[in-house]
Amino acid sequence: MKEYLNLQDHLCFSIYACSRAISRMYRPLLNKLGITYPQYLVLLVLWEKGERSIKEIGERLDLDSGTLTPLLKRMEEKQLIQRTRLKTDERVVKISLAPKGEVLHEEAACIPSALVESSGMNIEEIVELNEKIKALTKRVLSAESHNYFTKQDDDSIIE
Amino acid sequence: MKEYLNLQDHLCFSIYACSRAISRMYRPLLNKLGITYPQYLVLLVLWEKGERSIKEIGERLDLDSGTLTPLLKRMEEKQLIQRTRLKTDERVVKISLAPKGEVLHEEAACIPSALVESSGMNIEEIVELNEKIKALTKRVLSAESHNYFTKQDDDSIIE
DNA sequence: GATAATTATATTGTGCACAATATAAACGAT
DNA sequence: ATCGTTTATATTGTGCACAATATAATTATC
Repeated sequence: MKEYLNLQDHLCFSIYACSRAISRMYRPLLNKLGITYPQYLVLLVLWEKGERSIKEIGERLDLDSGTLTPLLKRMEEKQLIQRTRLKTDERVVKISLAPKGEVLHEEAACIPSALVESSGMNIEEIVELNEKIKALTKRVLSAESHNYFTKQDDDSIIE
Repeated sequence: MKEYLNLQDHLCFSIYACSRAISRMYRPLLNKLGITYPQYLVLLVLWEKGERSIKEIGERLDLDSGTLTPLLKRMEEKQLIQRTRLKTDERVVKISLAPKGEVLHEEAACIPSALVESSGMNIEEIVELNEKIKALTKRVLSAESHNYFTKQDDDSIIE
């Protein structure tokens, strides 16, 4: 078992660097549409099904309200979405696609292929890598909730 | 070729979500050491070789000065590193490990194993995944510099 | 049906990321 | 030596992420 790992041997760093690289590759494409990468993800969720609560969007993207609330307000200012508080439960804010947000669906259709092309991988390889990363994420998230290594004096300070 | 991809089929999202999940899993461990994940990465670089210029750190982590300058100042305030402007070339700021930063090397030794454990993968699988992701990053970065899809009206506005 | 507990969103504050720009030092060619 | 170019860092401004907390509405319990 190696003690002193090189930076490049750290899986955490590879994934962190890869995520930023993809985001940077997408940026010029998304700039043309006037949106950022997290905003694009929100649109992906809304394109699946035109209406979602903020909570549902957060669960889907694993983002909390501190991130989503201002992001969605910026998207409303750009008239991509509408924010409406539910009459039946006034705690819930319903996010729905505005016409401009619908239109972007067509214009953004080419975006996923940008990664496919530049990845130099075929669809089978991409699907396989995707499955591996999703499995890793799932395990990491459950390890996080177990708080494996931090039973002693971390979160438990609160008590 | 599928037109309408589900969010979970997007490799970009899987990697983005995985990166944040790992960062969140590390957070309680890093909190104990009083550092953040990007600060941990800077320390990994310095632990390899005690001294680096900001430029070298930036090249290693693929982060620019707008990110590193304030981050390194926070690390200096915490007495983890020292910042010294070179006498021989006063443009260059040399970053070196302070005693507190050296000490953390021991305390942080368990961190990489946290991901290994929670990943549920063996070393061979991790190395293989790591290589695939590094290869993807490399290709994405070179695609980005070619500006594949954006020859017309994006960056070329500058001209 | 008042009160406690839960739920959904919002707010605040800190720390990245990164584009765009500024500044200042070093270097190169004349 | 001087001027233009390059190089290294810093600054500014915007937009995430996320912890911690607040607020307000709903639901559950008695």
